[in-house]
Amino acid sequence: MAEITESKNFIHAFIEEDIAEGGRFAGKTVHTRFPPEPNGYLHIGHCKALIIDFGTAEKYGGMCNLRMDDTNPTKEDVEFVEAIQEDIHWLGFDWGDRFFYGSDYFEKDYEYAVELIKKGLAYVCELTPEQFKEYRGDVNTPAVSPYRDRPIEESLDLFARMRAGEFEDNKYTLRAKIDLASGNFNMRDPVLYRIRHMHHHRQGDKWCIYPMYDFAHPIQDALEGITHSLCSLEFENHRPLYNWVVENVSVPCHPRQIEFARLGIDHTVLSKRKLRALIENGYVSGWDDPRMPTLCGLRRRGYTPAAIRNFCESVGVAKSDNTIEFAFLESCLRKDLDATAQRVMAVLKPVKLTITNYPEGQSESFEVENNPNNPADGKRSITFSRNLWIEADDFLAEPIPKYKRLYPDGPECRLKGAYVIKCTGCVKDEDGNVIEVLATYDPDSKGGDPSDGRKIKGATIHWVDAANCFDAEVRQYSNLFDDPDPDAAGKDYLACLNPNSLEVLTGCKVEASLADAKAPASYQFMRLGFFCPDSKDCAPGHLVFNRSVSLKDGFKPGK
RNA sequence: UGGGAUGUCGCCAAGCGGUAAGGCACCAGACUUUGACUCUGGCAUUCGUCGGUUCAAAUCCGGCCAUCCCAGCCA
Repeated sequence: MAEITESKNFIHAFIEEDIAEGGRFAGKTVHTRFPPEPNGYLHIGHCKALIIDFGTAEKYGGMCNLRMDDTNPTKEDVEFVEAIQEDIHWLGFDWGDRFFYGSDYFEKDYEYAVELIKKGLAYVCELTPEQFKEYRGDVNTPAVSPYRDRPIEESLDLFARMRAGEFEDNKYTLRAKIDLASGNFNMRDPVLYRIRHMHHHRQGDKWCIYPMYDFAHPIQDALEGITHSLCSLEFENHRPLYNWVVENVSVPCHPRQIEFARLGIDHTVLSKRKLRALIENGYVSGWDDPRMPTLCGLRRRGYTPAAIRNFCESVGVAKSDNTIEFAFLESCLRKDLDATAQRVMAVLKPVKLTITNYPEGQSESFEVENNPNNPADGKRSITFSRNLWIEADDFLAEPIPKYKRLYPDGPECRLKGAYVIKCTGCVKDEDGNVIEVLATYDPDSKGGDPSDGRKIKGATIHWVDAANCFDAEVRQYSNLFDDPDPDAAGKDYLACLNPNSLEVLTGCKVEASLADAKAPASYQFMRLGFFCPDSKDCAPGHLVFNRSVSLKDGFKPGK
């Protein structure tokens, strides 16, 4: 596992203060937890939390528990708990035998609730949901709670009957007696328990009352001996309540909640609720659709665990709202892929290239490196013949400034791994479209190096043997929303891949390919983006095929 | 307008009284059988803003402004 969290952030500073002599956890082992609610799949934002939770524990020699926060049976499902475990393992984290369910503490939660009632710190309320809202007050008006003075014995009796199933949903709630006038609404006698006659994915029909997050979470943390409960900023307002629970209930330890800013990525939806809506409304095929920012979606798109983790480790941990540029994620991917990916040549938008002085019917093969950055990856054999496919943009009938690829009477170019060629012309159809590029090759440049040692001025061009390549139709994603990249709009690419590569780089229709990521292929030909025009948090756009490196970014017209 | 937070280069982010790290992006150049990678150089006299304290402030104090979170029987 890669080393994580080598740098120090504000959470580390707090922790070091806590475990220092005289600190609140002096002499104790730092213990954290990652508590997803099993109501959806993990996305890259969760990875940041994962890194923080597991990384922090590791940094201080402690452990991190994995706990399903399943206190609300409404949306939870076993499908999700399995998927969550799988994704966490895929990323390379291991919780060992410390896997828990929040719902396994329901009995304990109940006992602590009774304890609060007995202490006069909680009471059964019978406001209807509508009334509850009316009585809530507003920023300048305190809340009203007509049942807060209900006798303890009566609350005890009602609470027991709530559990026994005597009442229908929403009839009663158990509320904490704190401060109806607090500026922090979470302290205005928050609901601790609600009645829900529902089947729970794990507890079955054992319960019909379920504890709220604010009550259950601190207890779960305390029971597991968590010292530092790390969560995102939106729970900052809940910290006083978290502390209240921990202080007023006889739990074995008093964890400290510390909040950090969640991850934001431009043009990317990172809200479980919205991602679910995309699936339900048919905009994407599922949680693992390659356009989704979920871990399984990214996996199918060719992202590696190392890249995602490095990204999450690199963005830093702070408390200011942030929006990371997608380009940074891509940078992390490229860094990993450049070191590990086995290369393959690919042509996305093909045009025929005919080597006019290469004999018809003749064929030969060349050995090329799978990964120039890692010779241990070995070589593969590719075939070469008179008819090849090259990228259409690697030829221009009329060259633009600084263009160093093929154009009539242009510079000598190298067909990667094969021969040096020189463009002699092209064939156009009646509409003036280039349908075939013509070139001659230098027989004395086998492998790509001319025997006389002359320097090749033009670029090195990728190609595939027309008689021996794999065609992969790239599935299109268009017209879902306005396409931000007019160049990619409505076009259909044909990917002709070298048959020696088992994998294909598109990852959409050819599903297996990127899932295993054995050979993310020549990533430099194609970056897949999950973009939408303006908002940083709106519906998804398209898979943008940005033929960035080899075709677009390498030169700037006019410069 | 009540409470809680945050504001340092286009995007992240260090810094915690001694005179602005690093990464991404971008620009220029070198190298190159991927116009990739790699390498070299450039990129905040300035830290939301206005004042104050100090020999010295992004760092301390006060006012102001901006943004985010909170009135689920969600998490």
